[in-house]
Amino acid sequence: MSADGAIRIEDWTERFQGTRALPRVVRDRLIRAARIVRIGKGTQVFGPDNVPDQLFFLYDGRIRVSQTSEGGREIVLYRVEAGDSCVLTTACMLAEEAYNAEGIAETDVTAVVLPKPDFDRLVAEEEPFRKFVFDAYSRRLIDMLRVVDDVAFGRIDVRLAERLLALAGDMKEVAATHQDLASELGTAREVISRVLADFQKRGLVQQSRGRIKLMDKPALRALAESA
Amino acid sequence: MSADGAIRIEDWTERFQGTRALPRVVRDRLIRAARIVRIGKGTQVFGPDNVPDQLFFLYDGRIRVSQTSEGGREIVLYRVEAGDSCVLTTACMLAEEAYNAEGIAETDVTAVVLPKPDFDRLVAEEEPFRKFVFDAYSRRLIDMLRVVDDVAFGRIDVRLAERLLALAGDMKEVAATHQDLASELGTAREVISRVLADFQKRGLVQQSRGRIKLMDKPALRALAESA
DNA sequence: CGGTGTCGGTGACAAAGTCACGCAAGAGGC
DNA sequence: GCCTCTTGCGTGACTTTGTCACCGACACCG
Repeated sequence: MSADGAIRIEDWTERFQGTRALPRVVRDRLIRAARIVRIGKGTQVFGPDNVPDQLFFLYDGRIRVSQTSEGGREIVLYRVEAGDSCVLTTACMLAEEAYNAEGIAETDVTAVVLPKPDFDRLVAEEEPFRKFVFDAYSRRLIDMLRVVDDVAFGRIDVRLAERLLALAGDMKEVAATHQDLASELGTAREVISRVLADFQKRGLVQQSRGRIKLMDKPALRALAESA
Repeated sequence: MSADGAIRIEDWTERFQGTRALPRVVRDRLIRAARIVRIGKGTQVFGPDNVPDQLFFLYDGRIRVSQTSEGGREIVLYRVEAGDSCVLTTACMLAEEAYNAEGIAETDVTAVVLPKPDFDRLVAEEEPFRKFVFDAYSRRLIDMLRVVDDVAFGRIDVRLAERLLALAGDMKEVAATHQDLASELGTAREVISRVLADFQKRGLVQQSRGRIKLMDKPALRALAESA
């Protein structure tokens, strides 16, 4: 990282669907206009009291977007992965209504920050970029549909099985406290404790402090898909 | 309605934020490109098996966008009012993933239908229109945040009070069955029955078959805001 | 080795959703 | 009018989920 907090990355425009397809001239202009920032793990990227006036494109890392209730309970809405843009920030900028979603860097994050005027110009002039942005919006809307469906109609044991598998990926262990998992699903810690105790009794998982070993992924998958 | 199903309305471009500000030439071009359709109350405007390849702008009427679970339970996500565009259709068009939201005409509806190529051109060339579309997307995203918050963290008595007031508007009566209200909130009929019975015992409402008279709006409002 | 904060377990209760049933208020036919 | 059929609603018993209060266990740190 250089003194002014900026980092040079040879050609980040290669990284994004929306910029890869642009003419060389435009890409060079973009590289000049944008700043690259690193954000430490755990930092709030945006939130009700932290409305950015720029657009974020995630070069590397992962951002967790979640919502917190008045009562302090939390639910994860979706995650923004590398190569994607964080459209909720644009929505935030336009929103006059109150909302309480926030984005937290779940890993160390490298992001491309584009000032709004440049963003506007790009959306106006470049078809591929426009498509990229609309795509991102649509994807988020669809994500939200899924969340609503899960929360309104889903059973927590099913949702927990699903989420454990997702969080584990290829690993066979998930490093998360019961509270973390409760925040994922928008429920209470005790509920997670009960369900996990049940999973353990059934031989699906093996618990230790702060970590859950998935002993029988096929069975978990079966449960997750019994929606 | 003329023979081909088209209707002429002097100048619908006056009706929308996004078109009102456009130069006369563009508006005239639009009027030529767009069709105007009437949709009967109760008709499905879009849905999983009915993905339109055009864009909808609601000239008059109201569209209810809801989601149905596998188990057949339903929840209302938001309503599209006159002067607004229905962005979920654009999201639908791009979505590869499955979703199960649908839009139903809640009243007789008059809509302006714009073929996608014309829409794309308009978004590309006209700043006010672009702003209008992004605004619409943002508004929906924010709406969805609200829905998630309500469903995940809200109490049904509070949500029901809220919804009754919203549905009543200036009227003092709501024409809806318990099942209708359950579908509004994504819950079960019996739950609504119980809560309404309680409301009635407390003198907040007066029930008769298919209609609910709001006897004490201030008290309902107090309850609704005690979130 | 004890202190301190975090993590998890538990039991009792409240709220919400499910299931099964039955009654009653209209709507329409006779 | 009276019968019947549909649809809306009421109810009780039970399951699932969320809340509350509290406590013990573990890890980390001086």
